[in-house]
Amino acid sequence: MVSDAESAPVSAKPPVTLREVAAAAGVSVATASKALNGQGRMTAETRERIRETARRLGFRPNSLAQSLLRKRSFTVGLLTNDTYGRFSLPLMAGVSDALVDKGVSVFLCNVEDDQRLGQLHVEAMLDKRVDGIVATGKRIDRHLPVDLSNLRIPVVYAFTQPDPGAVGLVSDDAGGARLAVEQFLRLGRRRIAHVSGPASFAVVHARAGAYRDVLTENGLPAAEPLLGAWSEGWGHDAVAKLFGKAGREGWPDAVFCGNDQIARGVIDALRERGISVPEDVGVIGFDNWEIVAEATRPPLTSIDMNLASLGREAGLALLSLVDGQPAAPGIRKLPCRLVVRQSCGSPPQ
Amino acid sequence: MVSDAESAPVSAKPPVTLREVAAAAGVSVATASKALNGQGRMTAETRERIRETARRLGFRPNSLAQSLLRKRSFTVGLLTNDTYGRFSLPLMAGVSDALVDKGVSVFLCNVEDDQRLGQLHVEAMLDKRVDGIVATGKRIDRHLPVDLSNLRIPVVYAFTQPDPGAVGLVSDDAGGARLAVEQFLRLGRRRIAHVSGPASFAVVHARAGAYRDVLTENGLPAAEPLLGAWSEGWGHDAVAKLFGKAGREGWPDAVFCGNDQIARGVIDALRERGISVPEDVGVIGFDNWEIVAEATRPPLTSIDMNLASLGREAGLALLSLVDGQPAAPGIRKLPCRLVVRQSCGSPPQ
DNA sequence: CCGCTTTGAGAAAACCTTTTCCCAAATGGT
DNA sequence: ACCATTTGGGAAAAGGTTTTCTCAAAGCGG
Repeated sequence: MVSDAESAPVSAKPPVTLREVAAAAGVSVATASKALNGQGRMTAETRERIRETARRLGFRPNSLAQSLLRKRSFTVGLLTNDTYGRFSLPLMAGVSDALVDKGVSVFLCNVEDDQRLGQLHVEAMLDKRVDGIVATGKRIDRHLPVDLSNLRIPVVYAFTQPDPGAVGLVSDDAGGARLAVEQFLRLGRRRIAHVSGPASFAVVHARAGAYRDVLTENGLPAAEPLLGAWSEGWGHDAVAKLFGKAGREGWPDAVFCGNDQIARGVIDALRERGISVPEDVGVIGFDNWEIVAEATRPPLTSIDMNLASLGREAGLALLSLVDGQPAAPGIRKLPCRLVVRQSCGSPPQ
Repeated sequence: MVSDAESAPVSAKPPVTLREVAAAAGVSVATASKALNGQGRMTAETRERIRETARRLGFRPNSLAQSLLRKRSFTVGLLTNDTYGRFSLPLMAGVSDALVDKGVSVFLCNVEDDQRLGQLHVEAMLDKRVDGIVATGKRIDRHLPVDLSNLRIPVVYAFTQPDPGAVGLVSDDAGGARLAVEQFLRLGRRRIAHVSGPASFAVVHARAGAYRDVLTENGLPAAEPLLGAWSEGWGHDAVAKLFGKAGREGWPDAVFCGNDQIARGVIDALRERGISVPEDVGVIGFDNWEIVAEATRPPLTSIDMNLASLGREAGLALLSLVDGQPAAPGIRKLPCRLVVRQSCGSPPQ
């Protein structure tokens, strides 16, 4: 049987305060504070004695008291509406990583697509005196269900539609698409098709536009992009459209897909038709969703949006805003990265 | 050109304080505080006047000052080492959802598998005086790279290995496996195979154990589970082992898979062999990872671990611990749920 | 030995809210 | 009219830290 003392509420003795350190070192709290912060003037010996005492007692300053005084809480809010998505998690981790080293902690605020929840979270943030807010979403071209426009604290938008005049960071989708198409060209592919998601997504147009641009810049014909859903199923169907017509010579020798799921569907459908990847047809996806990209056969070459970096940049941008550094408003696009696996073939020797 | 005044640091006027409300209403701060909190005694008219003033001025109490006084910060820390995983996100959202309604905010702490990062985050939490910590992971049978055992604040473990004597919440893997196998039995399947992940995972044994139990309870032979990787590739290979031998009558008529990726591999491999799902063979997965389960053909019946609920329960458990309610230490298992799609067939009429 | 500057350290205000205690006025009972 | 109680509201301390101001002692030039 465990004694009462042991099973009692976890709360042991309260944390040691600066006052106690000061008393133990035989100085005033003012002196103790200055000693620990490297401020004020005192003998090196006094300073060291206080520091040693603090160390011995395990003193850690109460962040709440500090925040109250400094008007700086060293916390920021992270708003997201992407609960299950694979986009927000790396992004969130990036923000958190960039900030933890600076002593800044991140409040996680999942607002779904619920106005009420958004309001609730934003008010909680403001009450807790966050120094700033990072707003992220699952779509670059949609707003979160909250109004952050008159907030008195800085806001940075990452991977979501920013308010006018605000700072926004997004991936450079057009640049990413260029990487893919240019890779195909470098590999000697010439009849490059594009299969993407619904026309209602801005990224679909950004990527399709770049696809067209690269091809025309190189004097090649750009087929009309095939738009559908973000699903494997649509990848299958698109293959039927592209490779259905008789006459092998009309077939594409490369397919640039709007995301990895479509690419997966395309590759599976091609295999079912006996068309081999990458020998007959090269395939490149988008998102570099590793768990999908690595499970396709062959493993999928894809465009990575560098979401963790995007998150880090967003965190740092917010921090400099908090520090009062003016930042140019507008949308900043961060480059994507080509991750080569085996679905697009090797360069001609 | 935007004027300097407009592009100046976002920080407008500071938030309105209780003192200002009191002054505007012509009372003392003490009275104002009591009016807003429903404490103390005063005329209904005074109370209402103060409330109205506060409303008009947009007063919101400074949470930092409240926390300092009440010794309760209304924040908790959420530790995770699952940055890219699909497990932690629903779990985290569940924790956050359960707590936001109670005015409690959640610090997101991504510790990867890095001791230093863990230490850093835990110290930041303690400095910020979190009321408690929820520790989550990507594996039920592994510890986070941090020591939370002597922390002076309550800790709840969710989907990760708890410290001895602590409160832990995990999914009931054995129960989930029972659901799957019993569903097969209900559908008239009798030769049920089990393909799962690496033997180094505790859940593999929990699920395999339940698989065996259900079959022997029903007087049926339990084949030795096939253990491999958590991948589609292993699903493929397992089908080769199960259906490679000649003699159709030795083949299973159902495969219970340790996760959805294996199940996906199994289904694809069966289709390639011309074995139809669910007519010839039923398949059930585990995790109910919707994006995979819905993309398989046919869509995959799977076991859902109810991670959002698990997160909610963890949040509430932590809260009651924070409130001083003693909780029975030990591991509590929360039930799984069978999500029926089309890969396991319909019940015999 | 005297006035001036430097040095070392403490007192107190400030941050914002809550809560306890206190006091004056009003009310009620006789 | 007097005492006891209730009512309405304020003063002040508390919570933990930082920072400004103050002040005594010591050092120093003449």
